[in-house]
Amino acid sequence: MFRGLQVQTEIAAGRHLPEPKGLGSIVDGMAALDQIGVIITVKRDEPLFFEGDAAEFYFKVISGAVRGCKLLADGRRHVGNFFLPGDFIGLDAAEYHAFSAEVVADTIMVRYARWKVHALADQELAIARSLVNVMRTELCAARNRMALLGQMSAMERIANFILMMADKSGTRDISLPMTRTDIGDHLGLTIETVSRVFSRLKKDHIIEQQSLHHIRIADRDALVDLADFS
Amino acid sequence: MFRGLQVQTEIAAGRHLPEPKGLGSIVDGMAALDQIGVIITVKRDEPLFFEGDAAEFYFKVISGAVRGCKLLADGRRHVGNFFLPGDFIGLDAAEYHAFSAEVVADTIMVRYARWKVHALADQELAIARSLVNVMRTELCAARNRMALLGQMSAMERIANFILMMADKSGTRDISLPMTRTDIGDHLGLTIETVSRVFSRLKKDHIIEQQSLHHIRIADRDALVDLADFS
DNA sequence: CGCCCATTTGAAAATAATCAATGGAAGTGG
DNA sequence: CCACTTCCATTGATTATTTTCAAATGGGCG
Repeated sequence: MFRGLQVQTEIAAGRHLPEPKGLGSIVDGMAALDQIGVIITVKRDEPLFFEGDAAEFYFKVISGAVRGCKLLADGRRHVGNFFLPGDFIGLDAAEYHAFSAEVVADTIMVRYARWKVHALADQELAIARSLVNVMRTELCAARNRMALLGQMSAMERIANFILMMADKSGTRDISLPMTRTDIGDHLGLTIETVSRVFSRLKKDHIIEQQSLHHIRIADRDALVDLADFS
Repeated sequence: MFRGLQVQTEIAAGRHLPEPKGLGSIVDGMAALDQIGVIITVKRDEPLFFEGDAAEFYFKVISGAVRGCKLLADGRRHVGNFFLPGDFIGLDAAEYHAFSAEVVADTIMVRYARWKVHALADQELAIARSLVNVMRTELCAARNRMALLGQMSAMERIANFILMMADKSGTRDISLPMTRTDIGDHLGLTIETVSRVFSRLKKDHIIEQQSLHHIRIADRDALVDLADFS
């Protein structure tokens, strides 16, 4: 069943795309996909789909942010991914979604019917290859995050997280649309630990905090030192 | 460069496959792949390839075990996967391998030249689909392991690990060819913690230990309780 | 302006890591 | 074949990091 998306707005796709910067660069040769996508907008905290739902659609984020969550039996939550502009959602799903997806901040997306994507991929080798490449990239990111979760201290995890967000945004001014709880559930830390580490980084003048959801990297070298990643 | 594999033995593939039980069931429609594979045997602790190596080959484990490792700058190690009979190695690689692979115990594998696999996949839709499905499965497993590494206690991690190994082996007698260090680096725990948890499980009669690398699940229900996974 | 909720900060507790020593199995060489 | 060496695993004591519990602060939104 396709629950969620109750408040979304659908707009015919292909025309009037808000011209998101750098979108095409992330996945080349995907222009044909635009023809079969529908633009939707989803409000903060709305679910896109739930773990175990039949996977009917794929999504691509244009603006905003989405979190991919898994719940443990006793209620603990793990945020596997933050999907940011340019990211695809759900490509790894077989028949059912392996995680639930919720919108972190008001988000504009393209929604693709699965069967249309598959038909297109069967027809055009370039599309199929691009999709495989997106999966490859995700797998690679997943492996890095496993090493982070398995081996790194709280400070190292957050330093890496900030650097990763900076890479995605392309500037040293970073928007963090998600809550501290989201970040904690993503990095395997409690909200308090996340807060303490951020405070420490501010005290050491490694980051500056403009507002709750907007920080700036003041000393990138120091941050890279803290991040340690090979 | 293709380092490693110094001690391997190559045997013409396709014929005389040791008929590994249940292999075909893992990936269907892959029979055509056998035609382009070469059987190799690799000894304990030999490297298959290193992180950053050009990805020239894919591998499929027939018997034995391989570990996929990532190294952090300061030498800490993370074992992302144990590849067991039936598992493919390196499918997620783009141009270069994202992790290094070392043989845990004497292992028989099939080695496929990348370009041959790609050519075959471009030609036969069924092959391409199978490869994508293998990647999907891996991505799904990676997400589960992230949740494990991010949220679970030492006991929960090891309970899940044992159950996962039991699922793969299909019996409640489980062979653990890897060392405690390998298990620790896989689960984000130290060797001492791994050892203590195993001892605890033995004391509580949840597992029995035949030998260092061979355990048996005595009380599966208790183990599932401890594992908690949703 | 004031309430509410997320965040921050502090103190205590718990889990796992580290340090250290012992035990035991596998492999080597005489 | 046995003794010796080496590596790996186990166990114990201590330490450190992070979590948990608790309270206060502050920003955003009605």
